Amino acid sequence: MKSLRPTVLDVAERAGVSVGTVSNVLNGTIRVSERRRQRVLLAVEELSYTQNLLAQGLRRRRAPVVGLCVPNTSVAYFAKLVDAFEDVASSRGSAIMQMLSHDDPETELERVSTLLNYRVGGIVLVPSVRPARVLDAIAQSGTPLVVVDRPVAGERFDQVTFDNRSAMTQAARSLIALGHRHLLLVARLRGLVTTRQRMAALRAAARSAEADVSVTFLECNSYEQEEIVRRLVDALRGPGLPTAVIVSNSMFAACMLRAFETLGIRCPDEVSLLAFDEPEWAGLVTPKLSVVRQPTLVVAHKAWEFLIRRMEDEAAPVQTVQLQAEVLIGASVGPPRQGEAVRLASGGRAWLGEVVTPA
Amino acid sequence: MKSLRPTVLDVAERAGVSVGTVSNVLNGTIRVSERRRQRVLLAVEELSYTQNLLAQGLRRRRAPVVGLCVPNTSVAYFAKLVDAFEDVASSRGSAIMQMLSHDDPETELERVSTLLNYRVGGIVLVPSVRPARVLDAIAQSGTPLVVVDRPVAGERFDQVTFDNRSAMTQAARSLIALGHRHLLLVARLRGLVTTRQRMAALRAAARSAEADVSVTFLECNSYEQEEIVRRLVDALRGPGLPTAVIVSNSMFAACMLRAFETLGIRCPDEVSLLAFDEPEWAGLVTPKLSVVRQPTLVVAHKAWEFLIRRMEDEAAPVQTVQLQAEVLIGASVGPPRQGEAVRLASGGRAWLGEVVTPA
DNA sequence: CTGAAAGCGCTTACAG
DNA sequence: CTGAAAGCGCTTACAG
Repeated sequence: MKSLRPTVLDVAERAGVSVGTVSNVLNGTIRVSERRRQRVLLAVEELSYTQNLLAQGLRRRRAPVVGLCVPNTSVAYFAKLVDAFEDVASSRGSAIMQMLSHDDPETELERVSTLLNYRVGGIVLVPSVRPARVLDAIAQSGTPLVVVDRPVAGERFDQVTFDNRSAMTQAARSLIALGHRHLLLVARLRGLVTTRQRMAALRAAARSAEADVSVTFLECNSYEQEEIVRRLVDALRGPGLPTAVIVSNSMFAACMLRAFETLGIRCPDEVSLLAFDEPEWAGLVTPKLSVVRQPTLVVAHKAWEFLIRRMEDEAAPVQTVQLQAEVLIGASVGPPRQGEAVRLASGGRAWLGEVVTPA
Repeated sequence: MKSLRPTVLDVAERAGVSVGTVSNVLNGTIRVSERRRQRVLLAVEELSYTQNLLAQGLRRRRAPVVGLCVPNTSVAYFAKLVDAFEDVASSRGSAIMQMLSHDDPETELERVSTLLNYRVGGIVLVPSVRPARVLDAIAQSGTPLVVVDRPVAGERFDQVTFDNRSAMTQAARSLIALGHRHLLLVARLRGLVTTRQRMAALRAAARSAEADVSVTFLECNSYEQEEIVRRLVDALRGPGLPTAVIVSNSMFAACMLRAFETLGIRCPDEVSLLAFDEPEWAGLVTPKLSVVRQPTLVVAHKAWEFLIRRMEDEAAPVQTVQLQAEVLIGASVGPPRQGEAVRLASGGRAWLGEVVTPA
């Protein structure tokens, strides 16, 4: 029950070798004669010695930990990502230090700085809206970084992202093909790269459609469910009800369903719903939610692979990959009611509206 | 852009003081004259110096990090717990290192050992089924520990738990009062303390009921949704369909709904459903899920409070608190169909059955 | 109040 | 292949 833990010195003494030899055996840095090797291993066993990772990290100038910083874990997609990453990292013997940025650049900078002060060996980051400073800080520290999900400009970092354009194009075409002419996109932040990409793809799809298609955008920057529902209800109350709504994450999907309920809007009879992000409850609600499924596990593995490569070789060429997401149309998407669609579509040619609820 | 970070030495030199003084200013250990203090602060600013937490931790023999180990984050409750804890910890300037045990004692021991090797300042643990070894390891290391959610025997550790008995008693009484006479409890592990507590309370409620009430227990040790659904379907197919089902977490709740759907069982007309744990989709499904809500935020704060206290004073008296959960009966619970209930209840006096699906 | 010095537990050139 | 020694960047008694 003695609480002073054994050190390399104790092991060395017991094994009758030098501390350097102990270290070499433990880390496999240099070949050690089998005889001594066994003696060291035995001593380690007998003393139940474990390395002090703090000391090791200090000496090596890099801790065997990887830092992970995501906006939050209330959104299903990020939660899954964190889980997947935790798994791959710890199966590789690496600890992970997790931070949440809450999508606030200040908080993000602060959290990542902590990571940096721990001299983590690498960082996986889902950047916030304005990641310039945090990216600079990481770059300056020379810490390997993999940017995930939200691409950042330039060729400075390894990135694993999704092909949001292609996913949105596919989704929009499906909706338009079904007869939808009034599409609404709801996202938390218009400034986000992913939002922009999706918006652009949606507009393009609308423009290239045979018929006139209107696209409206609604920004709703909140994490508070009740507030989101309230704002969605307000937005749906106005004139020009969309025939189909696309939301950017699982939380909005949940809130949108509640907004429908509040207003007595039937889905998909009156309005269709499709969500980027696949919540676990997608198959439980009636109608089943249509989703854009992102391959979380692949992301985690790719990010890990990139990070390892980068840690091995700082100068390796920049690695990027853009993964394909899968559009799964479920019961929450159906053809629009004929009368409704016609009435609203009579407005003329493609209208690219933009509605922003007051902050 | 120089990547060699400044050290206390650089700061000391620039400020024209000793490194000890720099340290004292930064940590507020000892009073430093205002003049020198300002000079140090200025130098820190100019060099944009940040402490190396690895070195600090090594020297202090304790890193300013707290370790967190939970079974997983697929269960809504644990996910919320992790989130809440991340928030309180980082708002207090402490980093958190997160590990998942997957409820496997081996994995748990391994993950916690890593935490210990980092010399974390404290650990918050939701223990696995057989936590004896991991608890010993933590105790021996002298690391402050707070046990959360699942109580462990003895008075060795600080604990923040729920009053599972009282919650279950309340839930069972509600169901029985509605006329339910055949109750099924589904949990992942029968060996878990929380499962035992709930089971005991359920049995007690059944025994003390006016009428004959049967209680059946189903263990389903899996994390794989499809597999869970399959086994629930099998269990529901047999004779003696329960009139009400209580499940132990959100994943089971989701799977149970799918099992109902598969079998064409209407809820709550044919079978009522109530879940310990409150998934975010509880209000989205039809019928709305009845839940036992656990005060996650309070847990996180209590755990933090206990941990801080323990870190300050190892010898402080053991702190424990048992929080009350809230039973929220929603539309998924209703009176049983009269005929059915009578038919099944005719079997005689209280039957405390136990069904275990094969692993 | 301040500085010089020891030491936290490891790894890694450097000789041999 | 092996050992003795320096040093990673801090904090903390210890003198003054």
